[in-house]
Amino acid sequence: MNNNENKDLSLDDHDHLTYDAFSNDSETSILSEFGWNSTLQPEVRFDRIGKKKRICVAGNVKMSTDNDSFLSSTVNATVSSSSSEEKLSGSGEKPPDKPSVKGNRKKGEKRTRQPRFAFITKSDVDHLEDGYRWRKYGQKAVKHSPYPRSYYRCTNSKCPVKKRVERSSQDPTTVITTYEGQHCHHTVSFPRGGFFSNDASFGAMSQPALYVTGMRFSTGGQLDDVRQSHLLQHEVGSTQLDPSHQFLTRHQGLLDDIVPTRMHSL
DNA sequence: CGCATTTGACCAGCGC
DNA sequence: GCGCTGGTCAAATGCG
Repeated sequence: MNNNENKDLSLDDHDHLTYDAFSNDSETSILSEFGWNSTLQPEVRFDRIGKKKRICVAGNVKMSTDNDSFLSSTVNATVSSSSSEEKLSGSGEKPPDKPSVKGNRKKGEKRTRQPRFAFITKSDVDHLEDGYRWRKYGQKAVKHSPYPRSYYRCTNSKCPVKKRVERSSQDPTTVITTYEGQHCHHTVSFPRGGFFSNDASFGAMSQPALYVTGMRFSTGGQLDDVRQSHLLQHEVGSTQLDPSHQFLTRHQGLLDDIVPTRMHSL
């Protein structure tokens, strides 16, 4: 870890978080702020790590490189208080009694956000294999970006997890994957046959890959596609976090290329 | 045939 | 209230 000078953590209010720089010294307090158990030992294996980047994350995610020209993207992470669990858990399959309102959301009911975290990945491949099966359910053009944003849902009908995949408009080689929610199932399946338990099979995998606490990232054997992976996660107003989040914070020292500098409330 | 993807339409939230 | 944008639905289509 090479960036220890700024490591204060403060919660402005329930929904806003501000801190400077991950560090080994501060990780415990950060974790405890979010209710994480810092004694966990998540599995992690990294084959290669790319060059240094500076990444900023906040209630909205903002990311950039050292020269601040690499990437500047925002991910909406507003937190509200109504029942997204209901909505999400029921949306994997078509609900039997379809209401008139789309999205299985009652009228007047606010849209809510599950815990979200964003992975910033240098890759030619949009949809990296992460060990789960995903079904694409939408694609939208993104304002100020020539690249569309794709929406995926976990194919497990009971699993509420969704993810968005988009490319940075400023650096087309950069893929921003935003996960929302937590998988409710332990077994990880691969597309089109076969599955493995997410803690037993890593050693047997032959393809170069990134492993992040049960999530496997590969691009069909092309390690170069993923070697410059930059991970950052943010969480606002919740203690329910994906294990990857724990990884990110706990193993900052392993990720010498990741230099998150500041988390802002916006 | 079953499942995944594409894509236009619809809806909610937000800013003005 | 209106328009814009993000997010989702669902029918059509494609593919193995």
